[in-house]
Amino acid sequence: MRTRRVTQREIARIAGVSQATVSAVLNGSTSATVRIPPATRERVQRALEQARYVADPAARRLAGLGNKILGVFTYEPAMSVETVDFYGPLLTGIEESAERLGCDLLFLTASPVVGGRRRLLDRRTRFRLADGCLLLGQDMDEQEVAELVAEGYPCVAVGRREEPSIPYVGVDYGALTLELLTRARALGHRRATYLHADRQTPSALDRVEALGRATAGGVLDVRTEIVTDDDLERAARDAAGRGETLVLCENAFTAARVGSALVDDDTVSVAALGETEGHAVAGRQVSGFRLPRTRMAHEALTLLHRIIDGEAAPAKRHRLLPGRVEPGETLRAADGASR
Amino acid sequence: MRTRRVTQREIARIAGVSQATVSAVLNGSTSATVRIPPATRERVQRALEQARYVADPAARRLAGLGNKILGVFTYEPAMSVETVDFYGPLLTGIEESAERLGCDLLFLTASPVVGGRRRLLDRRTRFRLADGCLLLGQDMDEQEVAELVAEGYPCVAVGRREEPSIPYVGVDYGALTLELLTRARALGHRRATYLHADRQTPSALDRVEALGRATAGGVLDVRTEIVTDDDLERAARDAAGRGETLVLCENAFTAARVGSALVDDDTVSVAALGETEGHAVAGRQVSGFRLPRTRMAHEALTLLHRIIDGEAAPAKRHRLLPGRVEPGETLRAADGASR
DNA sequence: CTGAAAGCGCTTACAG
DNA sequence: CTGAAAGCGCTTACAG
Repeated sequence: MRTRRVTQREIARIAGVSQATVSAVLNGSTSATVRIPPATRERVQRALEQARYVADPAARRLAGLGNKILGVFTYEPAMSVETVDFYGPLLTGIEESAERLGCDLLFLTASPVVGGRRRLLDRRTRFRLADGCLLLGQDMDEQEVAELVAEGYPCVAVGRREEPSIPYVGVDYGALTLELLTRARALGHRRATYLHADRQTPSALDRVEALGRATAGGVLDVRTEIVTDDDLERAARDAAGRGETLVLCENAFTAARVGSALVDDDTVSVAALGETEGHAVAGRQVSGFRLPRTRMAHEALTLLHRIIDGEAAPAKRHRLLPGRVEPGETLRAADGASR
Repeated sequence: MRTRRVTQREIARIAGVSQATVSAVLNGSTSATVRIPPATRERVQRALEQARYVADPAARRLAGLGNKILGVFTYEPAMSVETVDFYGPLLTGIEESAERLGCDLLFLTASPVVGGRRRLLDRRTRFRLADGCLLLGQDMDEQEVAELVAEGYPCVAVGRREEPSIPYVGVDYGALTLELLTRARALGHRRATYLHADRQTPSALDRVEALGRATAGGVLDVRTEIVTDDDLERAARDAAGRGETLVLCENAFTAARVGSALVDDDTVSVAALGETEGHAVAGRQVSGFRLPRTRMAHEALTLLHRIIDGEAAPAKRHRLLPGRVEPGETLRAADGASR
């Protein structure tokens, strides 16, 4: 367990100076008074090189310094076979940014899963080792995060949050939803149903709210219906039965299922109000969104870094990035024409 | 930077005991002599709960305890768009295992890149915060790693290593290569060329060595040729010109390029001596290997954990896992028949 | 210009 | 049974 290590004391002995002097050389003499003569400095540097000194991050941390370690807390596994599709581009951005910022990444995979999601504030959680923490996942306990923020611990969520104290970088689902509906209207659609699960996450609310505005504004008349997974196909067929020409779904997975169920009904279009990359029904790209996930990760890590350095004005701690509507092939003209 | 935190001292004050007693309660009284009466214990526990105490990992580490943090050092970026294809399954296994073992993961993304690869033993490297470290990537400085091992720092490489002191979990490229050649022979092939870069990594050596054995053993007569990237297509056409019926490549990328160059020559087969998942030429799955990457990660992390716990007998620190030959569609019968 | 000292939060013998 | 003390390796005022 204990590995024999080179410490500042040892370097000091070699160089014939005090341990504090070694520290001063290493840290570029922060204290204005400390001005070490080049000769001494060189002697210490040589000893440092020769003995391959590496500072103990635990000791630095304990002594109050930043460690350049950024925590990554995911409320569900990020690299699993099921989720890597979605998280992959986020991880890409996270790794790139961390490298650019010269930071290491602490993935908090050990935090125990209680009631289906990881607990952030658990006795065993080691996020405090990190200078700050990135939070990924829909199912976040905002209260818990807010406490952390109130304590002064730097956090950034990926995805919009309701709790105003929580910094975040998210995607503008409202604008995307409106854009997709406008497109649908141009294709001749007038009535649609939105099938969604009963979840109260901020992005889920953003979608529903945008649908409400679209309906009120006369863009498209959208009925919303909460359905369980088992009822999805039934609900989609009911919508078709009522003469609605478009079924909107919460994500690409449910859109693909609905698309399959209605595959031989050319009069009903399907679209997802979420990322649809790589999702197709009968070879047709599912219509929906393209979310700038790599860029989100970049922006989130950069924001986190700024907050840690005390540079981010509170006003700049909330950011919604624009996405792009993916026209796809499952949103067709309302009369069933191919476009 | 500094976040106001609940310490053992504060808990001690609340519970009316000494700080050492709090530590004893937390650590299940290791010292045989310490037997805290249930009443005191409960009082401390309550204070712990109430104040939401979380131990400072830096302090624990400094005091000589393990942190249940496993380092992951990659000699090239693992989550980049280019590499995530290969590393993805490894990351999946790493995350799963870490979760199962109750460990966090420290990705050493900050280590500076010097001369094209990350330096492990650099003053800024923070791997010592981790209880041990997983090493990923071909281009590893074995000498450097051996030093670390000699110091007693627990390390496991993913991929075979020459340096006998370095523990590793790899894939049996030799056996896979032989199996693929045996298959080629059954398909009527007699002469082949192996096009490869001039790299001396252990797995590259394993392949060449297996090809030598196959040639000596009369399985297949394999010429080997070192080529640069620019020369690949030319070398492949030369092989075809010499009447060889099979071009072997080092990896799926070069195999795909060779396959494209020879796409209208039905008499020459192509195969890669590496993972070919997701690689195709003109819609044909590239013939090659399937490597158990997720399982490798599992085994590697488990081995690392054992070494950290001092449980792994040195004899069990080297492990080659079997892979599987992927028949694919670019290795066809030597006479050009479709199979 | 440089050293001695206190302190970061924890563990672990060692005394009472 | 529980507290006082030393020590892990570092930083940072504060004395010389």
